[in-house]
Amino acid sequence: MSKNVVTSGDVARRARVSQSAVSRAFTPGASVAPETRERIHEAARDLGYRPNALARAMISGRSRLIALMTAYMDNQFYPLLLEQLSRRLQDDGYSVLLFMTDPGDQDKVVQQIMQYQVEGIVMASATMSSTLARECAQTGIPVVMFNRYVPSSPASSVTSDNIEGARCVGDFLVRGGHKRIAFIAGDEDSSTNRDREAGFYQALAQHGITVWGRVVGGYTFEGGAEAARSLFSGDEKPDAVFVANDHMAFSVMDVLRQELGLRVPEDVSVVGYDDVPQASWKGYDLTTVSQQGEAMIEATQAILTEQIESQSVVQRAVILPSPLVIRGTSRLPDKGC
Amino acid sequence: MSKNVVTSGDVARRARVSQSAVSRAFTPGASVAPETRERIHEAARDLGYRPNALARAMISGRSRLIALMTAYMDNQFYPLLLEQLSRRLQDDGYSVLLFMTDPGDQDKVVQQIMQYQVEGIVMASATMSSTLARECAQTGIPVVMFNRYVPSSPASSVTSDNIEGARCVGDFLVRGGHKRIAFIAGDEDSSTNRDREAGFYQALAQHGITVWGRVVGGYTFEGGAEAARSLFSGDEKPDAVFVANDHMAFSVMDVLRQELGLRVPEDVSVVGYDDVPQASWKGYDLTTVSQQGEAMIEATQAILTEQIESQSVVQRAVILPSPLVIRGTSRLPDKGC
DNA sequence: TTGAAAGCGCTAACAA
DNA sequence: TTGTTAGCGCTTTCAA
Repeated sequence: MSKNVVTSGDVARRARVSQSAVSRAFTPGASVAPETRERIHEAARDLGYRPNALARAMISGRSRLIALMTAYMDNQFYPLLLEQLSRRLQDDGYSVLLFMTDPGDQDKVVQQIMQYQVEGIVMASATMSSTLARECAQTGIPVVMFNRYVPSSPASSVTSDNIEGARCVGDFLVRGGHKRIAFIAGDEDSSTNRDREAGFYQALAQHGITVWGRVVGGYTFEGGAEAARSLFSGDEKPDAVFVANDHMAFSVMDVLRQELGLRVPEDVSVVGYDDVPQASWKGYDLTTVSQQGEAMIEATQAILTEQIESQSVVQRAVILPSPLVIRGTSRLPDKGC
Repeated sequence: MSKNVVTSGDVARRARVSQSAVSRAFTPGASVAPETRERIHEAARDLGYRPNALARAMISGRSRLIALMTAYMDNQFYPLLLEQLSRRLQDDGYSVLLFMTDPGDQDKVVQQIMQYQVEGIVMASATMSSTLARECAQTGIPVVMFNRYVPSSPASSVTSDNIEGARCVGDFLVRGGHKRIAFIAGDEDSSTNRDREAGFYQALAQHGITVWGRVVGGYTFEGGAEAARSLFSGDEKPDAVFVANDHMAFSVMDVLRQELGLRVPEDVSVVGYDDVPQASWKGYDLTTVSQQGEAMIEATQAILTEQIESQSVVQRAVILPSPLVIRGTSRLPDKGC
C-alpha cells in the first residue's frame, strides 16, 4: 500500500473547503457548486490526489470488485474469455480479481475471495460446493459458473448447448459414412464432458450405431495424445474421432499424422469442440463445434450486473446455441446438420 | 459488497472477549492465550465470520494486492505468464487485480489501479509513461515491466536477452546456407522488436550480409499473414524468414504452405521467437528462440517482493538468456550457435 | 450548497 | 494476556 500520501483532507485544506466537500466533488451527481468543484479538482490535481478505493468501498458497501476463478490457461478458450470479460467489466467500472484454482482448493479460494468483499464471482472451468454457493447467495453475492453447471447449486450458469452441439457431430459423422466412430472424453467430472458425451451417443443411437471406442483424455494436451495412441493401437482403427475439446484435438491430430502416418480426413476424420482460434489455423483446419464466447460473456455480464443492482440472487441457467463449423478434418456427408 | 453481515464485533460478543481479541486471534503471531483463540475461532466458525480484507488493508496500510496489466491474450505467451505469476503471488498471500489495456489508455488505467492501493504493478506487453513511473516510485510502489523496458524509466524490467537471441538466429540462418534472408518485424514501438531486429541485423552484418527484405507484422496473427504475402509476392523469394514472434510465425507458415504452396524448410526456412507451447506442436514444429517464462516470472516475483518488503523502489533490469531451440522449420548448418 | 459529526470494520499502540 | 482507545480515508446523514 505504501501510503497514498495525499488524502481528501489535504485537498480540503488547500481548496479551503471541508473534507466532505471534497468527497462530493468526486461523487458524480452530488450537490456541489460548479466553481467549488472546479477549485477542489484544481487542488486535487496540484497535490496528485487519488480517491482511496478501499475506503470508499468500506463506507459505501460497494467494492466494485468481481472475482474471476479459473483453473488453466493452456486451453485458449479461457484466456480469451478472461480478456473479453475483463474488458467489459472494466468498462462498467468494475475491477477484476483473478484467482487460479486447482480442483480441491476451490472452496478455500472462494473464502479468500469473499474477504475482499467482491460483488460477484465468475467461475470458469471450476465449480463450487453447493453449501458454499448457498452461503454466497445468502450474502447476496451472485455466482456465475461459466462453461460449467451444477444442477443442484443455487449458482447461475452460462453454457453452450453441449448436448445439441455434440448430437450434431454424431449425426454429421454417421451421415458422412463413417463406420467406426470413436470418442475421446475430457474431464469426466465436468458437466461439459457429460453433456457432450450424452449428446454424441444419443445421435449415434438414433442411427442405430454404438460408439466404436472411448478413451478419457482429461481435457489436457498430453492426455489427448495418450488417448489417441491407445485408441489407434490395434489393427482395426477408427475412421472417425470426436474429441471433447479442440485443445485435445490438436494433439490427437499430431499423433495421427506424425506418429501413425494417417491422413486426415482421408483415413480418419477428426472433430473437436470449442472453436478456439487455432482451430481455424490452416495447419489444423479443424472441424469443430463453436462455443460462442462473445454471447456467453455477454450473458455472464448481464446476470452479474442485474443481480448486483437488484441485490437479489436468483439462479439462472443460460444455454446458448453451439453450431457445427465444418472445416477440413472431416469427410463430408451430402448435406449439413 | 452486500454486507459481510458478520463482523469481528459479533464474534467478540459471542466469545465474550473484546473486539481486539478477535483481531488478534486472526493475526498470526499475535499474543493470545491458546484457549481464548480456540474459543474465538469456534465462535467465528459458528457465525460464518470472515475478516474484511478491505478494512484490514486500510488500517494496516497493506492491501496485499498486485496489479497485472496486459494488452492481449491471443499470443499464448501472456496467458501462461498470467497463470504462473498469479499462482505464485497467490501462494505468497497476494491477490491479483487484472487490467486489460490498449495502447493509449495505459496511464489512465494505472491511475485507476492506484486507487486500489496496490502494492505492486506488473506490466506485460504494456508500458507506462516515465512521469507516471516516477510517481509510482515516489509513492513506493514497485513497477515491473515484463518483456518490455523503457530505458529512461525508473520502472524495473525483466526481459530475455533479445539481442543475443536474435543474433543467434541470424548466425544460424547464414551458416545454414541461406542467401536471401528476410525479417518480419513486430510492433515497431516495442523494445522487444527493436532488440530482436538489432541483434539479427548485427549477426548478418558480421557475415557481410544485409537483410533481403523487411516487412512489419505488428505482432498480430493477421499482420504476420499480410507481411508474408507481401514479402513473397515477387518472382524472387526469400529462402529464410525470421519472424519477430511465434504468434506471427504460425500465420506466416500457413500462408507459405497453403496459399503459396511452398515447402518448409525445403523452399524456405522459418524461425520464430518466444517458444510458446504451439511451437512444439507437430503441426508447426517451429524453430524458435525460447523465452524462459519460468525464470522471467521468478525474477519478476523476486523484484516485487523484495521491493515491497524493503519499502524502497530501485530500478532493476534483469536480462535472462534466450537460447535457440532448433526444430523442423529450418535448414541446418553443420554445427549449432 | 456547505460543514460538522458519525462511523464502515478493522489494527495497533497503550495500559491494566 | 487482555481490554480500551484512537484512528485508517472515506461517505453520508443532519443542520445550518
